[in-house]
Amino acid sequence: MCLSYSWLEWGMSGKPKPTIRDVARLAAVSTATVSAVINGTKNVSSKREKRVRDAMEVLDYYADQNARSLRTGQSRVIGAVIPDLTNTFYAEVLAGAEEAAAAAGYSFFLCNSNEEPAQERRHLDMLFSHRVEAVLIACCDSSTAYDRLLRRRFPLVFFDRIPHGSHATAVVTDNQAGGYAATQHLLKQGHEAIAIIVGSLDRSTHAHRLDGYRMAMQEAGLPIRSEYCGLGGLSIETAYGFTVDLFRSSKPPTAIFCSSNKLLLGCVRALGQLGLRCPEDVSIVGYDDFPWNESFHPPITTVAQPNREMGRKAMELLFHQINARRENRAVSDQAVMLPPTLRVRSSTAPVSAARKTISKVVESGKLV
Amino acid sequence: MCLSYSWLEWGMSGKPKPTIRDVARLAAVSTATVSAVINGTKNVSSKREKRVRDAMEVLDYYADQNARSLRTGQSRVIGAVIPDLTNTFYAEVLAGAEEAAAAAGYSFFLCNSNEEPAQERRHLDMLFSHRVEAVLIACCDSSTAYDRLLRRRFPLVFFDRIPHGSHATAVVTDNQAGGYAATQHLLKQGHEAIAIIVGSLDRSTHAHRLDGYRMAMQEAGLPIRSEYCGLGGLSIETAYGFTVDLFRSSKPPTAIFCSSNKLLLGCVRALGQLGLRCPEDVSIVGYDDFPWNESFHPPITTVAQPNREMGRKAMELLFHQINARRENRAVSDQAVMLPPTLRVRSSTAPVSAARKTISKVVESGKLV
DNA sequence: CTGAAAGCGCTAACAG
DNA sequence: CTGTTAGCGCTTTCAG
Repeated sequence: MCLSYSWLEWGMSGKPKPTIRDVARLAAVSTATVSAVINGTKNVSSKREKRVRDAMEVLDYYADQNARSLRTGQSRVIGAVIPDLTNTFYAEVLAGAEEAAAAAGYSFFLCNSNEEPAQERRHLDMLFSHRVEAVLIACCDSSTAYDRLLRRRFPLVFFDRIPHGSHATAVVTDNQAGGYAATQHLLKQGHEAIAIIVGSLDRSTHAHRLDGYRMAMQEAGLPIRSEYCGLGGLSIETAYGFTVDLFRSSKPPTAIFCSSNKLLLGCVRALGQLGLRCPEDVSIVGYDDFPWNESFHPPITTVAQPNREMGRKAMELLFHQINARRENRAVSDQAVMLPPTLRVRSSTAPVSAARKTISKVVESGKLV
Repeated sequence: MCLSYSWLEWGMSGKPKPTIRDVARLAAVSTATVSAVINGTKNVSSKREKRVRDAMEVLDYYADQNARSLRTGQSRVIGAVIPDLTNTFYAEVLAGAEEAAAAAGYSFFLCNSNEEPAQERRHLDMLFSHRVEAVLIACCDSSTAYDRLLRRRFPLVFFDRIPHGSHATAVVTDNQAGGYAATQHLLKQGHEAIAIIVGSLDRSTHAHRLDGYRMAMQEAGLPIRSEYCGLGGLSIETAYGFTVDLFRSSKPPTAIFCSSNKLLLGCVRALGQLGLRCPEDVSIVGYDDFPWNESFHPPITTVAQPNREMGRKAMELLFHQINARRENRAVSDQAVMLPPTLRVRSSTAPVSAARKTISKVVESGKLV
């Protein structure tokens, strides 16, 4: 393979980038012919086509996408707005989407909203300024700010998080089913004192996981104790603090369901420092399956989301919308729900009869 | 805050995007005046300026960056090529870079090369087609393919990985120092049988970490046993396999240095399954500090890289080059080396006298 | 201080 | 089949 990268030489002083006219001149044809060769839009005699291709090769010509975009109104670019790139979940969804987009000749404009609505807004403006053809977004603003979008035809799909009460096109995992499966698994092993650590309920994802937990508990005829619900924080630290409190209370749980990967990290960290053994002292279920979950000791039972699949599916919906718009067709909104998978590992085990009645309390002072 | 997003309505059939002429017409000025207001390039009387701003507001006008880019030759876009987005290390570097770029009004074109040189090449072509002003890259092709770039003036900075034997502008961590610090730390605790799990030596990063290990061992007058060097794989599975083999050999190590986050995951997973305790049976040092390292039990002593800092620094160098090019100045290449930090946690402990001579062997059959 | 007009590189009618 | 030409939306001289 010959890696020339000679276009980089254009950066040198003096040598300007070759344009379609340079190619046309060298090939002794018109610019229209060159364009036709590039885009395959018209029949060109093979002799001239070869001349054109040779000229492009010699000059190392790359069509200017911006000029093309200006002319055609199609940029072949998709904007992505993510609340936190360093959360592996989003990185994986994006990787899946990128793959699908690349296959269709599309590229990604990436924006990190950092969970700040103001930044999200700025980024959306910027994306639009660059005339992206569509937007893929995991929104951080759950208000009704997006309502207007829903009635419009700008190609846009939400993923992971859906703005509150909207019927936009979106692809999410069935978070309620996930929460239900996790809780159900614990119940089947005889656990009754099951705590849940759940992030902010502003996030549709977390709210639904809590719903699933509730549903399973209610079906089992068990009460939902508010002391067992760790609400209102998305950080490792919050989960850590809540877990510590849990085991200093008069009746600690025998199992904990952590509804996101970050929360799991905080919970596990606390368990380690409290000197509690898993699954002997407490069973754990996590959410979002990443490589390290399997490297913990013991490996963590986890509700896995189909991350990359989510990205691919989102792109599919996006292309659907893009095409519809191009043909000026209306396209009905659809919410795709992907099923989560419970991966059972060794962090969950049946409760012993003894533990069931007298759960493990850690004295206030103790922090290994 | 009023979130209107009304530009999305332009997606509707019929209503075209407002252009600078629409604004000019509504404000009853010329397009040149509107442009001057937008860019602040000329003095405009405040009365007319207000008229223009109002018109922009009313029409919800967003300047077309592509048209602007075509005209000015400056796209305000930077291309990023990453070998694996789902590796948190790259995600964090990128997050740092994105932050710096956003502050300067630049956006990111993101590409995942997936460790494939061919894809990398395609992505670079694509980026150029879109007329990015600069490229930030962690290359997957360590051949001399980039040599030509080095003598050119296209703004480009390598990060993390440097192409073999090049003197390009780059920002990396001092991987040799990192490897040295990790090994040194283990030596100080009395370890002598220290194994290293290191990825492919094609990667400058891993090669340098191995160098550091070697240097520390030699300084301590200890032999470098090839059975203790797990070379040639970047995956979790490879590290897992190598670790298992290590403890089935006649003389297992008392400490292991894992030279990347993925390798650590594989190693720790094996340890758990072999039923080995850390740090009693074996001490562990990892590379790349991520939240989960601290959640392991015990928390893992790790060489931390300044990830976000690396991204910021890379952007700084990039802007330096962009400005130089704009002014047609030459700019000398510089390789910035960031210092790593050893974060000591509980996965490393002094070797007991007994273990030092008779290290723990796991029988062939045993896999918990 | 303001506006008319040229043209960035490309595509798509439209004529030959 | 091929070439001429008119813009896409914007910035930027250059005259007023």
